[in-house]
Amino acid sequence: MNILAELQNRFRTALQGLVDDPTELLAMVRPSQDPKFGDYQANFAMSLGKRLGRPPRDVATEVAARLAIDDLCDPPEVAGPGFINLRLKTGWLAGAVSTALASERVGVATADPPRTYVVDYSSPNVAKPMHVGHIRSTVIGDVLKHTLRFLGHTVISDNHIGDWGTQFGMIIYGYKHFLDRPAYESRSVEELGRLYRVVNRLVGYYAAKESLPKLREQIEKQRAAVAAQAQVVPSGDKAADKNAAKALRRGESNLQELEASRAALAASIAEIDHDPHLSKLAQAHPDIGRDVLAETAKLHQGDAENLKLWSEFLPACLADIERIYQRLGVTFDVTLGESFYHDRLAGVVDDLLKRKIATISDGAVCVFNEGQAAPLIIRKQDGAFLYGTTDLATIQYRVETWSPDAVLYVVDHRQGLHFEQLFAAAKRWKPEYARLELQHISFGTVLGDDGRPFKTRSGDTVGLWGLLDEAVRRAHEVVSTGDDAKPGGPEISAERRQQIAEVVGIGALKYADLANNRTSDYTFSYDRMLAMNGNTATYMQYAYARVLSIFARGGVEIGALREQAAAIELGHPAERGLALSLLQFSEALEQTMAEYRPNFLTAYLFEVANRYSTFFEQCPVLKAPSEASRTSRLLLCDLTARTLKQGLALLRIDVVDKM
RNA sequence: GCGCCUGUAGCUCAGGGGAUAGAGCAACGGUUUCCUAAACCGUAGGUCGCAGGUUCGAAUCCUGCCAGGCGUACCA
Repeated sequence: MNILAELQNRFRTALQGLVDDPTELLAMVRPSQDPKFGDYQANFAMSLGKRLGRPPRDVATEVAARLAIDDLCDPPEVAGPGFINLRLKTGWLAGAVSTALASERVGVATADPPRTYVVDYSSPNVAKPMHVGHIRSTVIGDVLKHTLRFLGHTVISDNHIGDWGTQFGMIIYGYKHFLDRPAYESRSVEELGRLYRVVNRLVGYYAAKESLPKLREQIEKQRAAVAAQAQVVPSGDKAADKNAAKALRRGESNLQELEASRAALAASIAEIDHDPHLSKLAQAHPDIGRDVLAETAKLHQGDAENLKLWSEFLPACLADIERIYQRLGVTFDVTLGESFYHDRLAGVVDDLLKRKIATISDGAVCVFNEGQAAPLIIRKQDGAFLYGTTDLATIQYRVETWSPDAVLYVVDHRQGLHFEQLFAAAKRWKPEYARLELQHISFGTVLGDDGRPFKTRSGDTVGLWGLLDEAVRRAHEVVSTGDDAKPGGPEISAERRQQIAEVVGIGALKYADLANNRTSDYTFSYDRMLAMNGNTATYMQYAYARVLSIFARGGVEIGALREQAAAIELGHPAERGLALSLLQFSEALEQTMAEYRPNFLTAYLFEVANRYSTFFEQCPVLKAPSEASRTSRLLLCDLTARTLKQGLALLRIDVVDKM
């Protein structure tokens, strides 16, 4: 049941004859912000009155009179300049609660028509351990997948892993030169990770050394420019002087940035120079940058040795990321990485050239799209393919294989331009791609307390496994402290505490990410995410556990009670408020998927949990004033628990029966 | 330079044409003979970056400016 959609239908009928297309007006029917204006309100009479040249209140009164709605609502009220306020009949709400209780899907309608979605998310480079930067894509993508599926759509989740890039060239180079054989045989993943880090640092060392003089030159130039700008004598022309001052400020801040990157480069060079072991390795491998690229190229050209090494490394790398996914409860329908598309790349480039969509510019094959400053490059001067090539081949494969209506790419906002170019190129490529909904589901960066991208104190990226451990460790502390403080003494075994901590810790981490508007950056904080009240997973899980506690305490067989289909009573405002919220689940999910924004769902669940807490305080359940009231309240508890559990399940967060 | 994003309470963030701008944290004050006080109820706290404009109505849309982040032809 979607109440809002039903009300909009009624208004659509009522508006017939008054306007040709009421769609725009119906978007102005919405839940009321303040209960004193009813449960829902229609705000279109003001603009409609204007359009018809009639007083808005007259229009509102006329529409309200035409509205056939007395099965659902009390008589509509026209208020203020022409708001139409609607209050649902409490008896109708009670009936709707009964219907939702009897439904497996807690009253959520399925989408009509269902569509087919490919959701592309997580997509780490498998040659290195997953880090904090992968969390948002993985968590958000997984929610979109499960929510779309719950709404009745067909969804294919695809982990488009990086399994074919320079990182593997690095590991291959490391394997050939720096391998610790015993370590590789006992703990291959760790050893491959070490090889990657060593080679990466050495490559970075030489790259830094090479770019340092250029950077110094740039700094000198910038310094001179700033000095010149500072010499400019005020002309007396206000606008010109303001611009000059602005240019000076900008120049100075550019200079500062350049200085900072120079310092960072110098520091990373010094680090290796001062490390006897690494500096020796660096001296022994002066051409490591070029050689790594050569190993990568050999792999791509089908070199037998490198291909063999690659296929030996890959399972270990996959097992490593799989460990994380298992802990997070994330699964993919397919995992088709870059290597999977390797054979198609040349064909893609040829086809685009043949169709004259791609052209050769400076020796590179490019797709120039109208209105875009830079082209999508699909083959480099040296003949190598790029990720744009792979992305086009991937679209081709997905259309051939699943004929989706939409493909969602859950990727951070810095790749916005790439997707703009990619989508434009794809839509020009073949007519059937023009009809495809291609969406970049963009999200912001995870920041630390300092407002900079989240790093460890020493400046390294934060590994995802350690991040999960820390969240769980802190959750364990909270769970233990809480249980120890229970009036009757601790109730939960050590083993069970650990299980609860895992659920609470991981849930907190996921929820904190999802509750933020995905388009903005978000500031990471263990303390905030694990807070027991406020908009956190823990608060939701707690509300759920309290429901189950009532059932346990009262020896209630809730399944049997549900079968009886007893009447629902909503006499108390807290009962009515809770019931209304519970019935808005469908609306919340629809709103969430309309913009692919999980924070609408978290906001909804927070409201349900809040209203449940109020209900819990004000309406005794086991000691309700009458048997009928007790039954009705138990059923409200039941629907609350099931709605919270279902909503959290869509967010990929578990619940526990005791905490 | 150009493009995209952001600027809302002390802090972290919702809301993105509709009535008096919300929540949590932090602060202050209340509530436990009662189903989990990991809770609830209340008080205080705001030129919605600034200036114009559009509109019956602007935090929300448009223009300009200020501040920050990110991106910007052969990495992904």
